[in-house]
Amino acid sequence: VVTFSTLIDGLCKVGELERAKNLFMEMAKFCVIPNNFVYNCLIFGYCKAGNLSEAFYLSSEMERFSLSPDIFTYSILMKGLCEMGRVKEAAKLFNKMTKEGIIANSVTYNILIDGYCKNESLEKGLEVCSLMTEKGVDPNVVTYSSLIDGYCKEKKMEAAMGLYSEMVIKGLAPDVVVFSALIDGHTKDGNLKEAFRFQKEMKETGLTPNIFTLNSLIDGLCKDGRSRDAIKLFLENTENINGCQ
RNA sequence: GCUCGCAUACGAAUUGAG
Repeated sequence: VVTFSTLIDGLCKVGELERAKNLFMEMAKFCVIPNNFVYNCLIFGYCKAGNLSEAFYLSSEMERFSLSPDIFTYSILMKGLCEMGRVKEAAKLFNKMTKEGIIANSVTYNILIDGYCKNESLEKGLEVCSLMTEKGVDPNVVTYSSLIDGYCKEKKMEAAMGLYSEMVIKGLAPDVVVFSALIDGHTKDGNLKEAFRFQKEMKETGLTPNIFTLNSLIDGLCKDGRSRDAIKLFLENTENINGCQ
């Protein structure tokens, strides 16, 4: 089963759903019984391809092997719904999961929070954040980066900075994603100075600028008519871009 | 038969229109 799921997972991740599904069928010929793992890989593949009906169908089909959706299955389906802008349904699914006695973990909460921030409102995201804290699940770097990015996208930089300080005070180490959200937010807010200050701060914590942070800054410089500075920045950092997608 | 291990889920940028 591990062999099959590794292969199926790989195929799903690169979007080769037909082949993944065929391999899934092949399992029976080898008398290999599918488990949650294999189903989750397939469900992930269909969600990523935007085929939610097939994903949900598979999740219901699991019971033929006396399997039932687990926390991975629910998280994957919730993420799929959020990607389609269907956060309300994701929240319903979250409740269904809880009713079935599955305890949500940080990933599950983070998916909902990110979904709310991107599709509904930051307030809802913050609500879920309080909820998770109440339930004894600690917000982590991903939680914060979703919320911070939410504020940045709305150009509410003071609020974003507030969350940034909050996480630092809590002892959570901001990673390159958090910095990237802040750098991009400040750039798009027209505050390149502050964006560069964060790039500096990021370097000081030992993190390296990557394709995301550099694109934000380069784009900001270009749109500010400072293409020479943009080129300079690019040339100074070519080694940080190598090997990135 | 039991226990354990190996494979699955969350956050950031760039891409004007026809």
